[in-house]
Amino acid sequence: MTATAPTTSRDAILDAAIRCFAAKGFSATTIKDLAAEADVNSALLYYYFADKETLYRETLRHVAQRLSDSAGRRLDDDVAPDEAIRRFVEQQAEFLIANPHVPRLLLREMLEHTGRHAESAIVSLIAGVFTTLCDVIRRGQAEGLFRDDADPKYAAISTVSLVAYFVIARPVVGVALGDGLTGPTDARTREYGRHAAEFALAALQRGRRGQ
Amino acid sequence: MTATAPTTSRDAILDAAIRCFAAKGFSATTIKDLAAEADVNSALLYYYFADKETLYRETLRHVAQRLSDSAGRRLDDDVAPDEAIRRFVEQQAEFLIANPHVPRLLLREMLEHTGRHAESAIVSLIAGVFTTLCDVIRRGQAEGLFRDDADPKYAAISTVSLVAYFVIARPVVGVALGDGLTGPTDARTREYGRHAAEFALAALQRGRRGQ
DNA sequence: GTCTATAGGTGGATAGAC
DNA sequence: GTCTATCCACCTATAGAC
Repeated sequence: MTATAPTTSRDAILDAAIRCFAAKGFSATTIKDLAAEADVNSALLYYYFADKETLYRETLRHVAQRLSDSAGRRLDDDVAPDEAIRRFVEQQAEFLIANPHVPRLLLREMLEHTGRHAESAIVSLIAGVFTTLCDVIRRGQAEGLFRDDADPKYAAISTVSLVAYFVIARPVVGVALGDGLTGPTDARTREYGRHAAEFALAALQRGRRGQ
Repeated sequence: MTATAPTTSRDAILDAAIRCFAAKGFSATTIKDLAAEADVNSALLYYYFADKETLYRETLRHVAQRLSDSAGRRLDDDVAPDEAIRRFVEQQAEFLIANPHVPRLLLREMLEHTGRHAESAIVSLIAGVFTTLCDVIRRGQAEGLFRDDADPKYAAISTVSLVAYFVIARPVVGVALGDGLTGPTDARTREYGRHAAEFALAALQRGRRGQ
């Protein structure tokens, strides 16, 4: 979600770049697409950015910043591990609803990773989220709250995957849920977020109440 | 995995197309890339396929066939629901190890789905897997084996997501597990598959044995 | 900072010989 | 069926006026 209308041309370009690169990918997006979307002259892009590649990287950095700001706030409170997990999963859903272009952009970057542009900073950033989540799970195991027969790293990946896949596979999920090819509504994503939090906790917790 | 060396030029082209489109996507892959990868003359592609777009769709159909062959065999045995879930998740991992290009290709197609080529047959195919899985979960609930406070559809999505995300986010997962940017090894993917099966079952089952 | 014009390169696609 | 040669459109990037 672009909170405010961009003030400078540079911001307008970066903003357009998020939308275009997320929607069409790097190669399918032309300089003229970007200029039109940002409503500026196409030569102006070369005034602000060295070339298309540089603009792309700049866009990624921009988005990564937003992501890490949001992720950082999530887990470092010292709430109980189970509550921390619940919050993490639900806020994951909220973030992805509020920033619909981000998952597409990051996903494209991951797919491209074998190729040219390989912004490993992004990858490390996301991997960092896992580490934090891992620690929460370990804490839960130490406190006897979570079962300890699961590898905390694998459990962390599984926990993140629930919501991540939901937004990644939008069209498929939309069809599966009867919302059509355009994908699930925000309300449904939120509802799924709550389900996912419970699903993760049920998997993690040691001998729960019978349903 | 390409089982045998392709005999005809047409097969060689289709085979190269799977690799190239999976690695670089539709627009970044050039006709000359494809010809080089298939080791044929670039004009020959237009003898076998009307244009690049057609070749792309043909490639998708080809891959979808493989996928549906494999998916179809999985769930229609009448084993117990918990065993069916376990098998499904583990075979999901095996399929993705054996066909490393398939997830990338399908994922790209989903990303592109808002755009031009929209091969909704693929989407329906995958959505069909959900339906089958849903039925298994419903059966488990009816038999009192699974908790019935979870929506079967959401539970099916969550179950699929565990392994799907793992292969989608290869570089991130690789870094998180200490295997580096090239992603997890096959052995680790298999190990994760076993973890994921247990994770899903733990989430689904009603009041399990304490750890 | 913004615009016009254009150079230079590449990619998709075809014609036509063999 | 396969290859050579080539056309045309379009895309990135720059030069230079304002």
